[in-house]
Amino acid sequence: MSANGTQAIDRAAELLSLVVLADEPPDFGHLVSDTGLPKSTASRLLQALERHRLVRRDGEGAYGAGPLFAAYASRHDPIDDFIALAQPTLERISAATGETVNLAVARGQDVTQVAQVDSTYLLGTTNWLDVDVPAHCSALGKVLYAAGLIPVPNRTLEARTPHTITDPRKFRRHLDTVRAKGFAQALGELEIGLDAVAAPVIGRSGDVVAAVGLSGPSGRIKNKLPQLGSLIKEHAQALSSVLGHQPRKEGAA
Amino acid sequence: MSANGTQAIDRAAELLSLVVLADEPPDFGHLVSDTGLPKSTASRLLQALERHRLVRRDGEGAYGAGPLFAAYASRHDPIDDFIALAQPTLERISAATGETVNLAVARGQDVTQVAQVDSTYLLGTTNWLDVDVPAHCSALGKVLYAAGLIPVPNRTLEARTPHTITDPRKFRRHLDTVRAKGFAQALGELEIGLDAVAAPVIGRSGDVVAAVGLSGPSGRIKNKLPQLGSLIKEHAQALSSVLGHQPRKEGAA
DNA sequence: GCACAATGAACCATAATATGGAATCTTTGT
DNA sequence: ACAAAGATTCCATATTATGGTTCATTGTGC
Repeated sequence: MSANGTQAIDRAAELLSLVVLADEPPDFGHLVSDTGLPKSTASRLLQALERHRLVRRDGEGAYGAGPLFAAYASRHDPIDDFIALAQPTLERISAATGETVNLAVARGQDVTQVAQVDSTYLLGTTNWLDVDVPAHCSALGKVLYAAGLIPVPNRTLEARTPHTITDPRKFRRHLDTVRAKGFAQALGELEIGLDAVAAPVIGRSGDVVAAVGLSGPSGRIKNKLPQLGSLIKEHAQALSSVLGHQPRKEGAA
Repeated sequence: MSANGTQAIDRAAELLSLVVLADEPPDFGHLVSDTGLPKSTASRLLQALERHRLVRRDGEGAYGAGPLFAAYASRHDPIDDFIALAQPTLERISAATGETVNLAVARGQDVTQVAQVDSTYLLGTTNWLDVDVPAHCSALGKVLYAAGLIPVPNRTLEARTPHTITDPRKFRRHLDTVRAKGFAQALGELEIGLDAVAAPVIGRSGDVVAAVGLSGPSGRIKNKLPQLGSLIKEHAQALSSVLGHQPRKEGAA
């Protein structure tokens, strides 16, 4: 039962979501079976959506997102959409941990933090969005290095703390570990007493497009690293699914 | 009067289009006045659209495109959307002239043709999508040079025909003319007997993002250059409007 | 601080729309 | 030539969407 007086719109919107989010363009039969609507009802609703440029139909009858979506996409900076899509994930990580949560992308050879949810603790971290962080000292940076989105330097790296990895060969081996584990950690490497974990976000194409991570004081982070590592990986994978990434199925030929 | 049995969807879709295509995020009052709907009807429809993630509302009550649009945008190559949006314009130019119509963008230092509508004449031109054309000999290339999207060479240019401009300083002055007139022409510069005109397509940001042009044999093109120049400019400006470009208003402060 | 206007959501009697089974049409396969 | 499948159209009617009215909240002017 729909909210009062919007059943037709609810049904049309359900059809529209199926079309827009489909991995393969669905045909009429799939839309009928997926929604359980009678054929005449589905036909009428789809024709209305097509008339309003919300869906389009190709020559073989398969449905896709219509020109209104293309118009939207052509008018907006994709990073804004990505940030908007990622925001619920950042908030879930924050809700689960209470720590500062960040999203970062590679821009040129730098790590740019594009979104943040602040810590719920009084002892948290700064607003990183305005801070120029050396990538080799941060978990987010290590993820983007490991993915090859920024070139790994061959020179001796800056020692921000005694814990910072400065030898480039050691740093490369460290990135191998990041790849193997599926997440990065930075323990007092940027600042004594500040720890972080981060994991890669994978786009529809299968490539890493961003890193999502959390940070806080060592006293809260250090003893929970395996759990926090798993948590950040899971949330990063969930966000990757929202972006359309289909993880390789086990047992595939 | 709507098509049979889709009035509610028609109304909801009208609201949605207004929101998605608005230059500034509209508030509830604007949507009511723009559509003529009673407040209670508009409120119910907008709540349904919000519930289905087609619109979102910011803290101050202004409406914007919802997460479904962001999800779409994050999953699609923007050039595909741009080509889809441009296709009706190319078809209108083709209908008006019968000549081969192309859309081109700058990729690196090259001109890439991304869409074409073939000539309706038997004597037309080739499928340019697969042809690597020297940019200085083509109307499309001159538009992209003039816009600064590809760097203007300082060396002597390749002479493809006796009409090709090869002196770089003369070529730069020629590009000044292109900017002044608002469209480019290439008369037998790529191939004897082959003429073309092209105009810039401007994105929402105000920058040139593409060139749209037409080409054909000199016998059909040469005598109509002023008309074809005006036509291609008008259609390029219409496409720019679809992309959200707002031309500077005359008499503005 | 108060009166009033503006904004936007909720209510509900009822007008009118959206429904969906059946019929029909078109295309494809045998 | 005929059957099957897919999709659209028709139309009696069940049910929904409508919109005038009311209400709650917020903003503004005095």
